[in-house]
Amino acid sequence: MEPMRVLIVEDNSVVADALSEGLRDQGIAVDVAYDGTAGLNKAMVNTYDVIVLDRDLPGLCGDALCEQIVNSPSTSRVLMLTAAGLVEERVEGLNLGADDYLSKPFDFSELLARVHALARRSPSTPPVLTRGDLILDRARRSVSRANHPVPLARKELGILEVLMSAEGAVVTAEQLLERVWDEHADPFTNAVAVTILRLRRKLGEPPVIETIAGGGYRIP
Amino acid sequence: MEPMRVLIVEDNSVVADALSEGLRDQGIAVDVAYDGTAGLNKAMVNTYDVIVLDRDLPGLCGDALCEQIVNSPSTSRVLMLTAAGLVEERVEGLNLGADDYLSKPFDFSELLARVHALARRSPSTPPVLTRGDLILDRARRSVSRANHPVPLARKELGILEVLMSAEGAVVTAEQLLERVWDEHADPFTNAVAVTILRLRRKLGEPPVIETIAGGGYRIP
DNA sequence: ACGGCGTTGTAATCGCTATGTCATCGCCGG
DNA sequence: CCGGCGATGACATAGCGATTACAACGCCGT
Repeated sequence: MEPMRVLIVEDNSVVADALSEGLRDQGIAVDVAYDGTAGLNKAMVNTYDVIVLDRDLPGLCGDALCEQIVNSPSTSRVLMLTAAGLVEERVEGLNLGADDYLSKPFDFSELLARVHALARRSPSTPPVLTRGDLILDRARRSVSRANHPVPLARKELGILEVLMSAEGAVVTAEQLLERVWDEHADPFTNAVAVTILRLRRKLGEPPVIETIAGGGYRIP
Repeated sequence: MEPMRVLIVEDNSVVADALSEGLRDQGIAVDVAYDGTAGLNKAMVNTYDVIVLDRDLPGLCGDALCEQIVNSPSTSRVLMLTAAGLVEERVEGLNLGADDYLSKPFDFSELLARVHALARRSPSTPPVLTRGDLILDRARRSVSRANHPVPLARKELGILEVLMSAEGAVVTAEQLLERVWDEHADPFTNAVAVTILRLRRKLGEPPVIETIAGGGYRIP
């Protein structure tokens, strides 16, 4: 499955790293920003399903950042982390346009549940993709071809999902790397090529994924 | 496909060369300027998708250069490299009109991700070019003539793309060399002529590309 | 804790073709 | 008839994508 993409904006690097590790364990692609400015940039430049935002930030404060994100064309959901358990703090956060809040200290499992809930609300993508005799069901993480189920590994599913939602457009290997892996992926890896190979094997004949010489793949 | 074009302005030649090599490996056409004045010149004379700009430059300083670029009719995006990790430095850079920043030291993979992200935001060239019975679909990297698909190699597609977007104007061989290859291309090569030849073959009859005696090609 | 299985990434190799070089050809103008 | 420019054909090769083999890792059941 194309992984969920989450941005964490948190100045406390211990917390930030713990969160990102925890989310990555769930198969989520995580980017981290250690201050508000960096967070704003990443939020503008990339596309995330959910942005986890510490309200108490140095430099650009969390509130201002939240407003900027909400007022941008971005479709990301915002989960705000508030320090105290004060009701008023929470209310303020929501008034700024956050979609949910969580007050510290919190259970990681609760954060995870909320992230998932928000991602589900993400206006993004149709739940089932179809292309030729291929069917990909996002919710069930399952793929079938000509009514035969095809078991796929996670990265394989991710690549297939990106290609299918591209609707025939060419997707470069770099784009696949960015969307299925995360920003720290080694740009010189051939992991994409290998995964495409395995995917093709599992999908069988006739070939579904076409190679466009000069850098790209597509499903016609 | 006409490759992405990037200009690196960086006085430290070790850094500059490492970056340019890395980006070239990704199929990007890279020009390099080792000081601000040279950078400004290239930025004015050529067209780049992204300009990677070291803030700390001898001669013309990075800030001034950034302003000049932003205030010029150029549509390039600017990615500024800042030395320290100071938040204020970053903010200043963005205030000057840079589109993104990155503080040293940085991961090459992160630089690459940001360059791609910025290029994506580059003002949208029309997705489909048409000229007579020729159709070039940028997203699909495909060309068809009279509804028959014509498979093209990378340079061939690049040349065709430049010629078609010229809308009937004459394009010299040198211009093609600059835009489809990069500045390190041997100026005495006849690669352009050869590629035009092969392109003409694949496109078939009647001829599409016209030769203007005295140095140029066009699609009427 | 241990061992097996499935997944993923790395690195080396293979085969092909897109691309550049060079030599030659043909046309046009002086 | 010759000089120059662009077109063309033949050839060599660099580079890219496909493929293989292997190593590392994580997950699960015992």
